[in-house]
Amino acid sequence: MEKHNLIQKNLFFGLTNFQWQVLATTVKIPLGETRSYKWVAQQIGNPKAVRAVGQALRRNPFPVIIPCHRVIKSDGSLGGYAGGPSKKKKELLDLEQRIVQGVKKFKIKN
DNA sequence: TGTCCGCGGGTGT
DNA sequence: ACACCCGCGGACA
Repeated sequence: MEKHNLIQKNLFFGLTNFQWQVLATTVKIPLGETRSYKWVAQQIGNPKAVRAVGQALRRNPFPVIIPCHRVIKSDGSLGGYAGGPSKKKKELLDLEQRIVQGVKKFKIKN
């Protein structure tokens, strides 16, 4: 896309409004939890745009910062993962589970 | 399980 | 304007 078009369409970091909505929703998913593509679509008020959500996450320009691996299918299976084989996606989710357990275990009383 | 179809947004032409 | 691609969802067998 041309530079002047980016300016005209108000694209921040070259991302569309829709993509920002998806990323902004995804980044709020708590550590150790998951949500479905459908859930994300509903959050941004576009419940039928589930496939578009997947496309947006696939092109997530901020890996690690935006936890796209926490978004899975509504039937509980993993769905795709752009950061490598979907095995990696599961490993990340397992890791986060253990982190949460660790945080609970060693929580400091205040 | 597997298959099939509808779906909305992004991209290229 | 058009065609095509998708990290999906739901229905049905």
